[in-house]
Amino acid sequence: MSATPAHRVSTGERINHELPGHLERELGARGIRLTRQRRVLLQVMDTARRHLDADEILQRAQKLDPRVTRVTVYRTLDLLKRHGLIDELDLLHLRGDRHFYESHGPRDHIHVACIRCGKVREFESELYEQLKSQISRDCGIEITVTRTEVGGLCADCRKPR
Amino acid sequence: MSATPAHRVSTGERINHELPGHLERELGARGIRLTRQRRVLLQVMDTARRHLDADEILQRAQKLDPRVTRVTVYRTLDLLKRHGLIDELDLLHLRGDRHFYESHGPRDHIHVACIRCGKVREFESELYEQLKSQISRDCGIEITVTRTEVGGLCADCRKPR
DNA sequence: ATAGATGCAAATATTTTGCCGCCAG
DNA sequence: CTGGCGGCAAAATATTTGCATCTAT
Repeated sequence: MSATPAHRVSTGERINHELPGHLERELGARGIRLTRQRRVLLQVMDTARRHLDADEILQRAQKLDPRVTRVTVYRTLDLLKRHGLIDELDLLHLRGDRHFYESHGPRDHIHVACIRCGKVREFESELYEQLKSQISRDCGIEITVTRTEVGGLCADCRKPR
Repeated sequence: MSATPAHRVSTGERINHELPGHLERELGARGIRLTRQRRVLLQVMDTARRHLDADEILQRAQKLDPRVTRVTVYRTLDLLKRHGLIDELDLLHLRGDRHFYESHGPRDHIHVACIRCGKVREFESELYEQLKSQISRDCGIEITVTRTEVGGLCADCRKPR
């Protein structure tokens, strides 16, 4: 609920490869009603440079337009999930049961988190793409969503103080 | 299933590679007090052939000894997590916010879940090991825990009925 | 006009905590 | 003996739902 400063440190700063308004266009193209609240939330998700939890999403949305409630945040996140437009993470439960959300980029990335300082870094790899192909082939599954989270001690936290 | 020796596909019924009593010995070796309740819970986790949620663990424990409460389940799971002896999953939130737990085997495996029928199978791959090495090297992180979950439509669910 | 979205409050679901008596070592 | 452990109940956290009202199309 309250923000935890120790975990604000995400160096993620992922570049948003999409043009602005990507999510709004996606939903529009699917004939989904675009309400005032939804536009605000889509904008928040579209411009976020890192994963956010429901509370952070609510706060950012209310800064743009106070007429957005928590319930609508959850309902809209659910809508986006059902359409495969956002990913849901929990970062190895490092910070309790909170879930995080981020707009689904063109390529999957792995979340690499330090279990001590909480810094989260995103990592892309061709090897990951190969692994997914192998899984798809060997398990006979048509993959729609993947999530990889790695925890450990980062270089800084291993350094003797 | 596949004859390729580089990886192995298993169904949900993972074989427990450890000798019975593995967890109990691990904790004992670390000088941790072994109470009646803990012994029961360790046995449940040791003999489970698939990931269980907190409620399933409680039920199995109470079948062995009714004097185990839900609170103790959570506290013991937390203990095992802190000692890195079990893994915690949420299987892509396919089944709500429930968490699942399984005793940590000698080698990581990926959970591959069908988003329609909910079947979960485990998958090991040399490629996965390589990927982890790459992450460790490139991110400068000393990996202690990893989790990969893949969702999609399994072969059966893709078949026209 | 109307199907579908929102807000409010209450309900759920799951996990955690305070406190005290009890037991493993 | 004694410090950690377990049980109970209550709290905390996170998310979902019923229902009346509003709004995008």
